[in-house]
Amino acid sequence: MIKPVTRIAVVEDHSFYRNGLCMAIRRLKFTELAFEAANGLEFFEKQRANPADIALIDVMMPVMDGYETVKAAKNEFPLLKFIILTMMDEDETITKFIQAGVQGYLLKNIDNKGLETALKAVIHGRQYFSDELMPFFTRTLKQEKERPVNQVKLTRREIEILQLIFEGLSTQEIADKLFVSARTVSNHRFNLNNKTGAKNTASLISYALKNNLVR
Amino acid sequence: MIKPVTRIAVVEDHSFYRNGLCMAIRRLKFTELAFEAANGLEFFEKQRANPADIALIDVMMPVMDGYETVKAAKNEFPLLKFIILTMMDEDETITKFIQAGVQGYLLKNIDNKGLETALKAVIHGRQYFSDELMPFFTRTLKQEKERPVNQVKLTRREIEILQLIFEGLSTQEIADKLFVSARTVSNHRFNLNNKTGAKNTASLISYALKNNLVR
DNA sequence: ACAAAAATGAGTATTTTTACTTAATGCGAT
DNA sequence: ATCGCATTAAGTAAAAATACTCATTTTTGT
Repeated sequence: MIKPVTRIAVVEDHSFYRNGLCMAIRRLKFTELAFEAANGLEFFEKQRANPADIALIDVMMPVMDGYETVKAAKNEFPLLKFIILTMMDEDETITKFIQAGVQGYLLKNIDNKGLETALKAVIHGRQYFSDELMPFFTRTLKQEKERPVNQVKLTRREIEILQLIFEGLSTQEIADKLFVSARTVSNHRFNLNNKTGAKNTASLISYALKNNLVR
Repeated sequence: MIKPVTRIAVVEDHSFYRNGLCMAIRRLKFTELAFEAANGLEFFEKQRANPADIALIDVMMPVMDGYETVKAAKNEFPLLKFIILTMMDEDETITKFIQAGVQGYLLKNIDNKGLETALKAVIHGRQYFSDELMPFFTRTLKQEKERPVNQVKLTRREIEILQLIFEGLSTQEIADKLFVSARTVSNHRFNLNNKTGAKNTASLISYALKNNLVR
């Protein structure tokens, strides 16, 4: 009986890290190294010539970064599976990659054992995510839930005033700028706080930022 | 005549990167690998037992990071030379390391050739810095001059309070949360506005966002 | 251990924001 | 033409923020 061997591609720009990773893959019994690439473009060339089953891909790379690579590769190689390597710095990118349908997300400080576990999981059709990433998941999911609760509609004038508040103008300064009385602006502010549930300038601005009402 | 061989220590927490780096050093004719360590503490143990001539040290490590390690090691091993490995993210840290008297500063994306050049330079008593770091040097030096004007440094407590302001808490609420008097918080706020040039909560928050002090 | 920086807190005064209610005017849609 | 919403505006008050100065205690960095 022939033992099935999974072909792995390593896409990583740091040559020493890439070498170490390749070495580890060569040592594993159930995998073989399909090829290595220093960026997304190189990956595409080599994947066309000599396809891998799983691609280990670094997030940050020059020329063509991890996300671009995954998105493009998903089209051209629908059966290819992806394991992302990250430095943990990047925060909301996790969501992007998950939405892009990657099978794994690893921190770059994993060792041989961790890599083996992750590869086995993905080979068996499961997903694998580093434990350290859990806080990020829960944080992101919490934010998702909180959003649809409020979602009020602000008028054009209110948004205009909101923008000026964000820019640091006081009620009086806004009034002068818009040629209306300070009382008017004051009322708009009251209504803004009312609608958004904010109870002071800071929370109003936080709301505005979360909902992309100002920039 | 005996050929002199320089003993290199590799201090790096990412095991794959560490392995790749060690492999490269083993391959060089004029060096040998003294030992490898995953963090500063491990480095000290092994350096005492089996001293190296040059230490390749990662900036970001758990337990004891690059800077702490270099500072402590300078005392205990005055003849030891240091080459720092960085991801380029960290900006003003460069200054710290240079002031600490390191002999080299490399980007982690260097290859075998670059490593060889750097090691040879340091072995011959010179310093070596990746070309890509030049913009950082010039920028940093420029900022040194500009800093006293604006560009202020906020204390930990100030940033903590800034974060809570951003989250919409009032002075009193912050005081309650931090178990200090409202007067204290009020003073921190005054100092925050003072340092940042903000004249109200809104402009303070704008400043904080522009400078990534809150999220 | 020592100096420097940070954190804490009070005094005092002024300005701004927040929290409502009421209401006139204008403008667009049915 | 009129209903509804947006915009404008004023009244009244309380709460909070801002603008300093000065002093004491802790925490640091070396």
